[in-house]
Amino acid sequence: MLTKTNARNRIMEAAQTVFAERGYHDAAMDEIVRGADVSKGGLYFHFPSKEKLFFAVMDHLGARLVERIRSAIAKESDPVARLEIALETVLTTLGKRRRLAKLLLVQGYSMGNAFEKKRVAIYSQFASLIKDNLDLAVKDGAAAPMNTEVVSHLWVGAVNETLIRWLYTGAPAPVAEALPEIKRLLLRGIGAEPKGLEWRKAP
Amino acid sequence: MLTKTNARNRIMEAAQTVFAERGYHDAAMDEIVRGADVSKGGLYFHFPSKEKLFFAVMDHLGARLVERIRSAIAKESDPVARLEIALETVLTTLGKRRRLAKLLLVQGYSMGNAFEKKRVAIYSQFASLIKDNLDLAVKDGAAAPMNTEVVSHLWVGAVNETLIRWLYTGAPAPVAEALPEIKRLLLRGIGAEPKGLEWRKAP
DNA sequence: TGGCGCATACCGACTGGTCGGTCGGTTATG
DNA sequence: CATAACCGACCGACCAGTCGGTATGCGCCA
Repeated sequence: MLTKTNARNRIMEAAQTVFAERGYHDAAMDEIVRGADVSKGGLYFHFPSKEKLFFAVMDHLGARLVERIRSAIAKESDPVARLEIALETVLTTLGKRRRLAKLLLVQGYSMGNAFEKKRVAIYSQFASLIKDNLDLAVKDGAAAPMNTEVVSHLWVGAVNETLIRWLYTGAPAPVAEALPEIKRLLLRGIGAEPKGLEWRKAP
Repeated sequence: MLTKTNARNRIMEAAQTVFAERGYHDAAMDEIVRGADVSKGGLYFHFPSKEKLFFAVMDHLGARLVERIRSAIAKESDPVARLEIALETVLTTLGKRRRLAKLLLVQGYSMGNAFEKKRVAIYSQFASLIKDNLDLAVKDGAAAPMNTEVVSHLWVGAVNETLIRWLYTGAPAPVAEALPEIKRLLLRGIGAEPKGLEWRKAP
């Protein structure tokens, strides 16, 4: 069972690269075949269709990122601190890996309407991770009461847009440079005043 | 010059529909041809390529939405009020037109990497509209000092994600239901305390 | 031990269908 | 009668997926 594993992995890796560079539609199976050093038949032995292969790659990478976040926030118990760490982890991790970021955030759309479900599934993972900690923060009285369902998606959207802007324009470089501002907006937004922000002019 | 205009418009309209439903890639020129009741040659007389046609549609719709926002906020002079109105306008306008929303927010990506520039161009318009008013709010002392460049994109991202979630899952229904929460997060986030939010537990 | 059967893993030429774009021609208009 | 506007059959490139094959290894029985 060594050969099998090797070929599968080679395929996944090559697929990752090609999908990230070209996007789902413009990625040709033949190119993945070349990159993985397998035959067309070999590839189709392991994955029944282009779509399934793409989903396998997305699931794999999505799960890895979620796992990374989970283990990063596990060190903290304060929900607000956890939220900060989650933001940091996403920004720095994806900020270091353009290819991965592009694949995860953008390239799937070119699949067409079949992508909807997968997109929802992946983004929900991140949103609910945020939501859980927002709920805790609210319960603790560390954050204002709010609709955490909606707010968690606002957080995800804010980070998402920051990363996409960076992917497309290169600014801010590095992306993580935007972190303080992101934290400020989002934390203050939920009523969890970050320290050292007494700015309002005296009357 | 009446026929020309008519055909052009029919093409643009049909293209809008087809692109919105199928996405850039899965939209077939022949289908647009059918929908516009022109011939293939007629279409290519007015638009030199699929890409150009798509961009024309995007530009048209993007400009219309921007215009709508501009005229909506023109009635107000207070920058914070303007920001609120901008949020409202986008949410309610796109919330009423799934098709338009899908086209503007999602369907372009299937074009592949050529879409990057257009996406940047369109989103920048919205971001800079926000940015201008954030700058004013800061100058007025109505908002905390901040990197308005970054923050404006966070705003855009938050709204964007809310709309995409709605497009893909149907929640919240209607989208505009999320407005109060969005305003609360974003306004409080920039230090422009909305009224009636004294929530923090007394010590 | 060696030969047989069978499954897993892999190969790559080929096919079937799609679709953007073209081009030689026709009609309307001023 | 010149030019703009329009027609639609056709072309060629592309590509996911197929299919008839080969190679390898493993269990099993004589």
